[in-house]
Amino acid sequence: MIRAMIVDDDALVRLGLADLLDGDEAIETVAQASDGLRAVELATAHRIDVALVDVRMPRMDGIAATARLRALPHPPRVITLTTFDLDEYVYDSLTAGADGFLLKDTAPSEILRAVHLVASGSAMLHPAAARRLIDRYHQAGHSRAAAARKKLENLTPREREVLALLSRGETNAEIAGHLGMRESTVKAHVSRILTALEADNRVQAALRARDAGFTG
Amino acid sequence: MIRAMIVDDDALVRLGLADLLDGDEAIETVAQASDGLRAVELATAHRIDVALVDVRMPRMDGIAATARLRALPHPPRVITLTTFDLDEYVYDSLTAGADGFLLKDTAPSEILRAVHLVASGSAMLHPAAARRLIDRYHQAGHSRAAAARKKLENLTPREREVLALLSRGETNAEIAGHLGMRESTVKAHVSRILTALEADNRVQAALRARDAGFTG
DNA sequence: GGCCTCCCCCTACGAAAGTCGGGGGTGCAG
DNA sequence: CTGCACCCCCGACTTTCGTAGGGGGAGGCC
Repeated sequence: MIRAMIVDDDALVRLGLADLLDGDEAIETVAQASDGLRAVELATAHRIDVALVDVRMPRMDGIAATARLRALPHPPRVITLTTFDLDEYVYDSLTAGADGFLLKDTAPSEILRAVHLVASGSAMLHPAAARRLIDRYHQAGHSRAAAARKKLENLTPREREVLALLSRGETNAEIAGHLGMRESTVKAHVSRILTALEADNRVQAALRARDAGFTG
Repeated sequence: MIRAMIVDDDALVRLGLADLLDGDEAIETVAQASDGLRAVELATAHRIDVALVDVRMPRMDGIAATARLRALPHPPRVITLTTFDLDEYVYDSLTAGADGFLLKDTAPSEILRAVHLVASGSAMLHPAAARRLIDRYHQAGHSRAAAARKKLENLTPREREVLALLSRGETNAEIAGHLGMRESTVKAHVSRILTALEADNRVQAALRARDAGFTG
């Protein structure tokens, strides 16, 4: 049984959604709120699995509400709903921690499907939102990533440890302290790392490491 | 009219997909290929709007085929299809330039919908793929971005120029050359940048700048 | 054993980076 | 016009980086 909460300032929308959700045997609407603040209160009191949250609301909008909901001890999954303004809200919504992003013109059956999917750990994006996210993915420089990853492969374990700290902006002396070696040794490691990554200096090495998604 | 191409090494799957697509009045199957190499040939000869591409194929797999197709003069949109191995292929597929990523167990109606959506410039992701992409989005450090951006606001124009080059891994001497100033001046700028960004050294400054999406 | 290879650690020295203090220009409020 | 607040620029000094070169240990292979 999926415990759902509906958050929307429009009473009619709430009614419609509640009707829709309760038509599904596996979903139970356990709470409704007309603004974000109330939603957070309700979520702390009841156990909520999935929250359907409108973006535009008084007092606290859906973005802020999503962030607050996701910060709770047992955070509910969140699907944000909006009428039109896709461009503005997709990234904010995802950054806040939403697992779904739909437009209100989405077919009722799709909304039900989204609730189920999100409850089970998947995600559901409106096609236009998916488009934006993919564009962002390309922007973030993943062409370089693949090339950089290969170079990271043939680093020794010790060199990886050094690179991990280096790519967090630590100095050689700090790295030496953390890894229990002399600074001069760190320098030698860094020097080999630079050769391996074809970087001219530590700044480029740090950037390459990050591009490759290297965390340590 | 959407001109579609089907690429799959399994003749039965091709037959099924062709049947499905031709059931839609707005879609026309103009080409079929059993491997990536042949698909690229066909795409250069015919104008293709949307290609449905299987991932696992002999001679040239779907990933490579996608990259080649997207590199053509009038690249078709690409939807990649796979049976199971989601984890492996999502990122590779998107990096290659796919606009859609579906599993073969997807409902036929969903596949048709995907073709329409992708043809019109949107994207279609399998829920599990959407999940992965969203996770990646969070990984990429968008929480820190907001905080860093504020600090970038109160940099002077000249400092921004210096930071732009600095965050590409250039040395002070190189920056001085590009901006027509003495190295000592660059150092002074960098020093103020470090203070403004609350960074201890240039590596951290470069990373902060990148986190904030600062390009110059 | 002897040999080769790889990894880790180190010293020493020239080359960068970063700090400090200051000159000179502009614009604006008192 | 004087003082103040920026901004851009610079040279001298200290600290940190990066390279070159070498010692020593662990494991594979004859």
